[in-house]
Amino acid sequence: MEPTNVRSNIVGQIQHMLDHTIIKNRRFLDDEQLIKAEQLAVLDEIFNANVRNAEIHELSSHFAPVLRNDHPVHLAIWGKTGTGKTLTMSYFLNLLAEMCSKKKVPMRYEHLDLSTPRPCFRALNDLACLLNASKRYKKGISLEELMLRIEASLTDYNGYLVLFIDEVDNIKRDKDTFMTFLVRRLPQRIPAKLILVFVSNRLDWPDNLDPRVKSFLKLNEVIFKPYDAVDLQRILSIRVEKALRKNSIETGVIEKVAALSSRDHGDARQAVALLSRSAYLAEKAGTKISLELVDEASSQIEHDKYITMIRTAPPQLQIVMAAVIQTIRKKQDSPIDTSQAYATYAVFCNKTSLRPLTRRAFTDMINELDMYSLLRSSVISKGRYGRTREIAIDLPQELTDKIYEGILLNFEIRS
DNA sequence: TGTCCACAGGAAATACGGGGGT
DNA sequence: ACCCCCGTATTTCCTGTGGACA
Repeated sequence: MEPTNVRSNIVGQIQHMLDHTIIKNRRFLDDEQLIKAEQLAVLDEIFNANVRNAEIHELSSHFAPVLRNDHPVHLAIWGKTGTGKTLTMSYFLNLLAEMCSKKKVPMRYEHLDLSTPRPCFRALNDLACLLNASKRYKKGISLEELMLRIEASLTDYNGYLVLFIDEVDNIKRDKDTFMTFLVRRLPQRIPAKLILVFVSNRLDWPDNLDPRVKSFLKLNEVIFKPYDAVDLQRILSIRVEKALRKNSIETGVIEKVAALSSRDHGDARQAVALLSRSAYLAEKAGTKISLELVDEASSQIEHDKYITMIRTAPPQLQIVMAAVIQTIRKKQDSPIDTSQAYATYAVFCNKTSLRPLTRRAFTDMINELDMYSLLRSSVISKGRYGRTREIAIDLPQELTDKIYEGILLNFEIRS
């Protein structure tokens, strides 16, 4: 091909892409990429659209005493992931801080983010870092020392101090030590008026707490319900406006994304992810975002979920899954029972130099896979020929193949 | 109706492993 | 560096069970 032809070809292609581009600003489809100011701007719009009104109202009335120089009790916030607990709270605290500074009420808040599990020591250390009380330690410093440093850094401050403890249930060990410190010890040792805000996604969170702490802890509760379709529509519209070109979506797409998302999780982040994937597909195809593309994107996301689930699962689980798939294939897609699956599993273990687990443990893993809906199993009785678990897979063939190949690759097994 | 298959799945024992205390 | 402790994973042991078959 002539060089000039190549050039004009490429130019043409790029022009075509530009003409048909769907995404105006990709960053608004992914929260991770937004800088703080942009996040706040998006939040402003979201809350202006009356989403989370009820919750914000509750928060306001809870914190109102601060502006009257009164001391509100602590606060617990419950809600599933993606219901905007963290966002709403940060947004609210920001506002509150502004109001306080206008009214000359000394107020300070810190956001302790425990989004990944960590022991008490790490949590205290993180808190100390937030308060500039200490640097990050791996070890070599006692809990007591950390607590003293935290207290020391706060001796001069006597305004309001809001500690926003995100995802409390991620404290793995010595939760009680941590809680006792925050709830009983800290308030007595520092002059500041302490208000603790705990966020958790489990309703039963305080139940396995030291009863002494529990009785001492006076809590107000706010519950975040999952977003409904209407909320999601508002949230999505804002994203669409910021991220996509005009006329790049067909009517009903937002409604569909919202409906799908509210039906199975009510998680705003996942809803935006679905929108984002649809936009990506549309751009690749050079069309508008259509209802069909949303379906396509939805099933892709679903597939990805299964794939990553099995990828990140413990090795034994993966082997079990592979064994089940292979056994079913051998039997021409007819359901199989535990013993057949276990036999293949044992063979697989030999190939990978993993020690095979007992049948007892094996059935537990089958159950687990069932829970993840990677397979379906149910107990059946064959009368005089005993009882067993009937195992079948009802995922799309193509997905099963992908999972199978993935696992083999992971263990470098040649089929 | 009773028997008995072949496994399910509960409970308790035991092995394992990572982290804190000394 | 060493040991101990504790939570979790796995094993061991065991009882239970739906229904085909005689």
